[in-house]
Amino acid sequence: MSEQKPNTPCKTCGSRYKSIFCDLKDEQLVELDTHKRSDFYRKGEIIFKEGAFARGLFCVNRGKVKLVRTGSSGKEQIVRFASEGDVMGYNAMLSKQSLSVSGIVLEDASICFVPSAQFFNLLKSDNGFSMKLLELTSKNWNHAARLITDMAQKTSKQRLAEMLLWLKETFGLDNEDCLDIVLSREEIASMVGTATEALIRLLGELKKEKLIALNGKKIKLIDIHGLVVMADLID
Amino acid sequence: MSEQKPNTPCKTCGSRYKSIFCDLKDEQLVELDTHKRSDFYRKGEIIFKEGAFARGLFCVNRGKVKLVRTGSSGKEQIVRFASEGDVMGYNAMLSKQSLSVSGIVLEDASICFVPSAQFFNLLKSDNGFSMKLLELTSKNWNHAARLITDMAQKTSKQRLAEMLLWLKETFGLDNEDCLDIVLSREEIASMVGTATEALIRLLGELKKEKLIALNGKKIKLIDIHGLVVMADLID
DNA sequence: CGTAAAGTATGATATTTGTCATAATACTTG
DNA sequence: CAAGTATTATGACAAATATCATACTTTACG
Repeated sequence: MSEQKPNTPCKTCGSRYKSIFCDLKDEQLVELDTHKRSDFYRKGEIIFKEGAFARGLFCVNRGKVKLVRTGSSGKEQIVRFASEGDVMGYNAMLSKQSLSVSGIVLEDASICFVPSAQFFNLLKSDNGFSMKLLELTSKNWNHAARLITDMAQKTSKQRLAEMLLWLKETFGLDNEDCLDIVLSREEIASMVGTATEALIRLLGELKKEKLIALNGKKIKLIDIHGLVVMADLID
Repeated sequence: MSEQKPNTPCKTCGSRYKSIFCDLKDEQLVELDTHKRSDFYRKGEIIFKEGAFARGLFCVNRGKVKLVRTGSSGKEQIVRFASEGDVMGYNAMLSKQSLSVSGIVLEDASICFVPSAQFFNLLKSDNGFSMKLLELTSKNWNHAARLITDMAQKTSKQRLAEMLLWLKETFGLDNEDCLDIVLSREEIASMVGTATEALIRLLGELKKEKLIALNGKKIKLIDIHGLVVMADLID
């Protein structure tokens, strides 16, 4: 990681209301503050590495992160994203297994780190916090079950349409209807699960079909409903 | 479901030690007993349906169950199995979403049902139980992340080898080294994520390569290490 | 016991997707 | 600014996989 920043108190953190910490009481926040650290990471930096031991919880204060798994052939697979208010690394601690994904910065980020002990203290002392985490982990599973099904059954073009819609849900659109996230073609391919060349062609097809427009790395979603139909999410 | 059976007390249930209920105290078990029901299901019966509201927790006392998701094209995808001691339906309750999978009986089963209220009572009153569930849901995620990666990156043959090894972990081998589970070719295909015809050919290839032997629906694992290499789990 | 139905198997073919080669464009950095 | 590198793009081809047709085998059941 790069430079450590002076800690912003959790209480005044703008991302807190979107996070699993939203319901914590003042004294719990102070307890977090005294043990956490805040770090600044630049694009491309690795926050934590697949296979490593999880020493604590990461929480995104600002910035965007991709969570990737390295396939046996060495190819990376993006399995999730994290942005403001999202936490990372909890699965490893809760399952008592090593980290199953790496966290890599997509947009310069400020990330807080809460040591394992404080995390487990919270879990032990605050039932509401446990329930929030259970809600999070089970939602993760529901989403994963869908992803597994789609990876197994859909064509790469359908998956691309679905991933574009997923990116829209996760990062939203800017004032020009472009996805508010910068990804390389290779990164999009590693979400869709296809070769980069194939992905480029698929983007070209969606463009020809007037579902999207391309301008460098900016992807404009022109016909959302068309994408939904293409992704076979409804018909 | 078919016939309701007289309840077996949780305390004397042989599957309990493998389950998330393993650490419960006697009075907690009695509380479960007074509210649960036990039902007998035959092969092919649907225990609960994807999309439905989850009224409680299912726990496998005896038998084998597949958890399937229906893809948008109507094709079923097996995302998990459940056998003695495994619980089902908790993700829907915890995430407050509808059931994301259906539970369908593979081998005649005796299934206990714990109403939602008692489940949440346990969660609220017993921190150890919450932690056990958190461990379970986060392990589920770790497994799912791997499955997503493999579905996206591996060839169907590699996935088949991997699924055979997964079946071995889940259901074990009988005294002839055959997988102790009966699945149709179509069901195996819906795990691997491939067409049934393709799957049959792949099984033939593995047989020709002396990694497995086939005798009707019985699948004998001859060369486990060969399968591991084939699945690219190690090399 | 025989017939229908379901499941398994195999061949032929079409489609999808990956791989390799190469070009065009964009983005560093001395 | 220019050379070098990374990224994006496109073509040609190979490989993987799906689809369709059909036959064979097992199972269910009247």
